[in-house]
Amino acid sequence: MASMTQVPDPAADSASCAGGHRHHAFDVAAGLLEAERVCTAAGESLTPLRRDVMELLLRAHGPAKAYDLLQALTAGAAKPPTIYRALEFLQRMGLAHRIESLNAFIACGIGACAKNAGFLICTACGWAEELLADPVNAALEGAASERGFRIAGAVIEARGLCRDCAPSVATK
Amino acid sequence: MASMTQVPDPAADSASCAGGHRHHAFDVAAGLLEAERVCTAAGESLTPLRRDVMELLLRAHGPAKAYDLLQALTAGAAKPPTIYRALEFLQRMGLAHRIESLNAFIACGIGACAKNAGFLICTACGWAEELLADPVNAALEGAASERGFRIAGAVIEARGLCRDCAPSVATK
DNA sequence: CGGGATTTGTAATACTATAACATACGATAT
DNA sequence: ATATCGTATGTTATAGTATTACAAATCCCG
Repeated sequence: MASMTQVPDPAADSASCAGGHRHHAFDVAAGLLEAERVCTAAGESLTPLRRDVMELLLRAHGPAKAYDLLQALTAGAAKPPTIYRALEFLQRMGLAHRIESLNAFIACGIGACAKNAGFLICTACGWAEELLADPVNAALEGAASERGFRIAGAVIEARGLCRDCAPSVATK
Repeated sequence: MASMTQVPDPAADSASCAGGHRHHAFDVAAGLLEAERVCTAAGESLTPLRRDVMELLLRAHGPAKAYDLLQALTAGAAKPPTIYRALEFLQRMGLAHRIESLNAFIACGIGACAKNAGFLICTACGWAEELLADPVNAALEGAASERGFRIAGAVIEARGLCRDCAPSVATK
């Protein structure tokens, strides 16, 4: 059986959807333009491979697993390092994030945020909404500084039910 | 070569340490007593196997990897499900936590906290200090409720330098 | 064109985790 | 005591995630 994550087949566009996830989506065209812009500004190049991976992330209806992305690239001919290298590059550019608690990756929903994002991960529909987690980071900084700890980065991932899914799951 | 995580050999006590981590440690005896108490209160039993795993976590000088714990149990004769089951039990009891960004496990430093903890993970010494992350959770709740999201649980993990390590790493 | 840096391809392997089923153990009811 | 049931542990196999190491191709610049 196929994996749970929704990596689109190459022909699909963002309006249609094979799974039950009609709600959330990225703007693929805008995301790719932004990606080009960010890479150019950083003096790096968005190669065809990297662009393809970025596009898969943008078309995905939620966090995507590395091996699913790999499978979607040229019908699975690519090897693991291919996808991990592309993902690492996109993360370095702030164009994608890794979600630790899912072992999955998602396009940046904010527009190449270089800094600590947070995610609200819906356990019903699988979508992960990105937060520019400034208040959360501030609280974390406060707790850290009390202990003399200097934060370099943080993982902030909440799981629960999104606005659309809460009604259908909690019947009461 | 051996793994990076510090799982003690059975003879070591909490005062001695093979690695460079002299600073942080759990109180092993107190932790085991607390574990007994919590399990009894929950109507569950801290079997010898679970107790051994708890003890390994308490003796570890930082987050421990599942396969290292496995190796440390009866000199490596145990199979993976053994350790994952024990860890799952300990997590269910609030006696241990999983650190997602490290794929590692650590004894609860607060005393069987059932709820969302946060961690400050030092990238120099490997220690992970546990926070009862109430202000952080409050900030997260605030951001979530703005979006109609109901949080069931959260992963909060900061990495950086602890008080003891910051001076030795940042020379400037 | 030469040469160095970057990117991609490929093979092999390491690391992390779970499924599925078998066996053993412990409490309780008869 | 023993039948039985639930819980815990043992065991085999496999699934899923990620990295190392090296080779080949490509690109840019002089």
